[in-house]
Amino acid sequence: MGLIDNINKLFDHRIRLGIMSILMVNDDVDFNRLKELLDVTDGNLASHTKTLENAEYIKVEKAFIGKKPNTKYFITPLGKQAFKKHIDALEDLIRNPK
Amino acid sequence: MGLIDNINKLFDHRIRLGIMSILMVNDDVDFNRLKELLDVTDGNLASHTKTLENAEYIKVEKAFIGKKPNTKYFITPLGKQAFKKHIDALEDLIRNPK
DNA sequence: TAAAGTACTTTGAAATTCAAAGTTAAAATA
DNA sequence: TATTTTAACTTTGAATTTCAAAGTACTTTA
Repeated sequence: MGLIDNINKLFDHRIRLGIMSILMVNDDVDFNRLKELLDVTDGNLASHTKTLENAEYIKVEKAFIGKKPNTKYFITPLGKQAFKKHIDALEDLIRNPK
Repeated sequence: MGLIDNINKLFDHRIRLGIMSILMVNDDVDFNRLKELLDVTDGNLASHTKTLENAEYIKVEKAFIGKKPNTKYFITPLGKQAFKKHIDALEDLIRNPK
């Protein structure tokens, strides 16, 4: 087993890592806030959230706020667990790579 | 400026992150040791080390140990600096993503 | 002499990433 | 009422990246 086996390939990308980091500390974050925080295009953000949704690491909830459509993202328990494991693997790798 | 702008794309891959982590704490590491630690194929390792070499984040030194050819990799000052910056950006992102 | 080790390079296919343009539907504005 | 804007995508296609497998060249060991 290699040193990097516990590093999650899905989190091996800065945009998805950013999404997860944000959702770890915020109960919910909407599409436009994510877009603004990460400074990405609509399509790019949508495709990365889709990837995380497919893995069931995040969940989406659509609603109207007043009369405006609003899409909120949440982290799932599975996502939280996977992310923690990834961070542990990162720390381990960086701290003790031998 | 987005939250992830200081994350280095070159380190956004587990194998290159692994190589850098290893070279941060070891003065030099040879090809086969890297291969073993990371559990990757020859070609794959060679191409990732080449990517890091092209960025001048690592240096290579070829020699013979006894009669066997041996290739050692070192991290450069530039690589050390870039890696530290990346780790700081990672920590920042994970710790305070808002 | 044959097999194995070292450190690649090359090749090509598959997967991934990205921006740009298109879409849908509702809301605000003129 | 017609047009524009906003929100949140989906689609498309090109570019880039990744990876394994095969090939290379030279050396050493059995």
